[in-house]
Amino acid sequence: MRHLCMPQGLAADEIPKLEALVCTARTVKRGSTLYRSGEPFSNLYAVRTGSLKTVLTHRDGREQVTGIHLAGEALGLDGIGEDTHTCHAVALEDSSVCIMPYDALKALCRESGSVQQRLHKLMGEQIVRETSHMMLLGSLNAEERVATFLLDVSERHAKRGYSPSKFHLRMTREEMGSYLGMSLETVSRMLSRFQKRGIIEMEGKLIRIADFAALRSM
Amino acid sequence: MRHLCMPQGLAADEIPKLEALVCTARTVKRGSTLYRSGEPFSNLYAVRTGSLKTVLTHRDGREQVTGIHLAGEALGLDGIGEDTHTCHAVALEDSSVCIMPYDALKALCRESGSVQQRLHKLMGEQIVRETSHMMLLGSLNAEERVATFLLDVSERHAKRGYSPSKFHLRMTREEMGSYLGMSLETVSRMLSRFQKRGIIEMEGKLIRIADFAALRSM
DNA sequence: CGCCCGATTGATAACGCTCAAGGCAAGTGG
DNA sequence: CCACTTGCCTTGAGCGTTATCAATCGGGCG
Repeated sequence: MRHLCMPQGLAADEIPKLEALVCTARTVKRGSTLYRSGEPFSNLYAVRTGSLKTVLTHRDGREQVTGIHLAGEALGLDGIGEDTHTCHAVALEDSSVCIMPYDALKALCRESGSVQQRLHKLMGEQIVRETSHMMLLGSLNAEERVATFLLDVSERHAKRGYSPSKFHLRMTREEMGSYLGMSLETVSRMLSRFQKRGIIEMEGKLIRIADFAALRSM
Repeated sequence: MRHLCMPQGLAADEIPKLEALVCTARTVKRGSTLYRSGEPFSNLYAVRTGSLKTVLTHRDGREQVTGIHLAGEALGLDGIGEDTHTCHAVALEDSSVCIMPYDALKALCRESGSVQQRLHKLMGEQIVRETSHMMLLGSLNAEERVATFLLDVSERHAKRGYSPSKFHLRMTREEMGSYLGMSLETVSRMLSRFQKRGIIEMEGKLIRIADFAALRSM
């Protein structure tokens, strides 16, 4: 369990308490939903293996991918605000998640300052991630968005001990486009452009970053 | 103090504890900053009077307004994730805020479940607000963005007991544009268009919404 | 084998940005 | 008190980035 998001920064004697809490797990098949918008909120999740997207649906039916959640990352925080999930969580590949009942977690927070600290940190990090994504959507052009996205995914892979330079994008171009606020065609064009310039190598969804500096300088 | 964001949902006997905590206040003059990106995080704030914006600065200098905070709303949650503020908070008009030391608030959370609940709710609401703003930035066109923004401000005014149909936008067109991911000229054009259609009346920053249904149907 | 989904690439068009000019209101200094 | 400056807003013209539409291709799966 030490590879997961929750225990970081906890004292050794608190980890067992947390383990007792998160003992349950669940698998989510590619394309199926972990939870839906409107469902009552009762659990937080930690992605154990695989990856999921969160999707917000506008009343007219338009959909926007609001988050990508890789192994080791948290999921479900969207439900805390209104006791109801406000978006769907859909698996990008066959995945498994740890279930953390929110009420139990809250109770544990009152016993343990470091659990409390950890939960606050998770929420705070989500807030920061989202504001920087707002900056991406509001201020960057298509090329900069795709470059930023590749670097972001790379960094998150590295944090979990995987190669930062070679990884599988589990989503479609359309999902990437939705997340980045652009059409799937523009995503494809930007990736092709990067490949033509020798910045990345690409084979379908498999990406190898050849020139980090070039991506960073955009 | 009952008009503020923090006490909502607390038991009567807990409000005094909270009051002891948030006794200090601070004024922020129009254009001056309450906190800056990079500063160590130690306080949350509740806007008492006036309004502030939060601004994220890209390394190349580009700025994006990531939030507008009206009277009664919370401020400063961006610092929780990394113990450091990640954006600037700047007053849109002469304003005053309550200061809530975060460490003391954390301690109070461990004593009182309802204070804990309240703090979680504030963070959760911020997360939900931000995802729906991501949807706005990623999927709506200029007209829809401005319409959505007007309705949002209207609703937040209403929640505090002010008129939902007539209010002062304290920010410049440029700040609105930055928040909505568009140029100040486009903001101006959209407002003019709404006025021409009789949907709003406008006199500089003073807005009167004449036709809510028209705004909502965009 | 054929079908369908996803990706790529091109052509065209539109939405919104940039640049520019002008106006209005408030503040400043002579 | 008036000329001048300054900041903000509005409006127009032209252009560029990116969306849309369309055709083609390849791979996976029934």
